[in-house]
Amino acid sequence: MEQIAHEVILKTPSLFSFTQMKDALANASRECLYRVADDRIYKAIPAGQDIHVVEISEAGPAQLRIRIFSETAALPEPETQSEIVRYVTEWFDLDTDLAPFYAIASQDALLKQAIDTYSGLHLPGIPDLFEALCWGIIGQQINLTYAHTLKRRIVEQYGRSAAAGGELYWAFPTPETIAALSVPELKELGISGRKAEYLIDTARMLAEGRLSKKLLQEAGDLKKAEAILVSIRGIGPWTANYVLMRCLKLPSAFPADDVGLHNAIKLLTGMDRKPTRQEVLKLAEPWKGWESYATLYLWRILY
DNA sequence: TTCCAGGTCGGCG
DNA sequence: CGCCGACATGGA
Repeated sequence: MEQIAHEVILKTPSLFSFTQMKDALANASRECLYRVADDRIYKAIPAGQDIHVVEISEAGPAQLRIRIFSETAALPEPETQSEIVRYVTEWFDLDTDLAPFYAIASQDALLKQAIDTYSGLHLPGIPDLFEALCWGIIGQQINLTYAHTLKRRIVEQYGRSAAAGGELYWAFPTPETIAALSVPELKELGISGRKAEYLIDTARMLAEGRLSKKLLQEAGDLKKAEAILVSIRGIGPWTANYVLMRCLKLPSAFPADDVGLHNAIKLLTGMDRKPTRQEVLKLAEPWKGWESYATLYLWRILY
């Protein structure tokens, strides 16, 4: 990476570990929307009219460095810069103070070990609502490896890319692009017919402005935002809560039906079967207000 | 071969 | 309501 257009330093919160974030991100080795190399993370971020490749690294104590690369050496507009900063802030979850969660988790049999092992891990966000919805829909009922394969095919077929340092970086397709597709076109990638319908319908809702991140933010609370999402065909309670967790950053969002969560509970409790829904809700009672972080740490144990 | 994957829908009792 | 088959594909 030669050409450095601009550099921005962000302050990280007190209980934050760049290494934990990097390791968690690096764990999804089949991920196509960012790349982890050495102690740096690279990603193409849409901002303004363009896709900007950024490099994220640790700048010093409690500091994150963002390097914004440009093919033209021109500095990105201030508005574009702040858009990128906002994106990275959500992606690395820099606005959350984990202290209250750790206070709860240190007293919790299931979480105690995890918060110690992964101390400083924040919830990696998916700032783009369309990407978060699609990733949720794609991941329904198939294994994570295959979900990554399908996402890669969609991204490389219909996404946008930018080159930097001899590498190509991809950003997720726009709702407008997917809204214009037909079901057979998505089926060609290995996506089921029904999921193809869900993806195209969701893309249309976003493209036509019938659904937006703002609409969900202004819903007022978790239950209302969840109700909006669940009313959409293809989005059930799991996907709704997954999206509210990863994109809206609602700490009490809780994908209680998640099979990975169930497997983690089974593993940690030594049960010879997966927990029932009632058992999951019972175990989650002490997590109130921090269910999404509890889920994150339990997932981290598995993956 | 069978079963399970970071589920959801639509039909049926 | 709750239950059940269908959905697409791949890894164990």
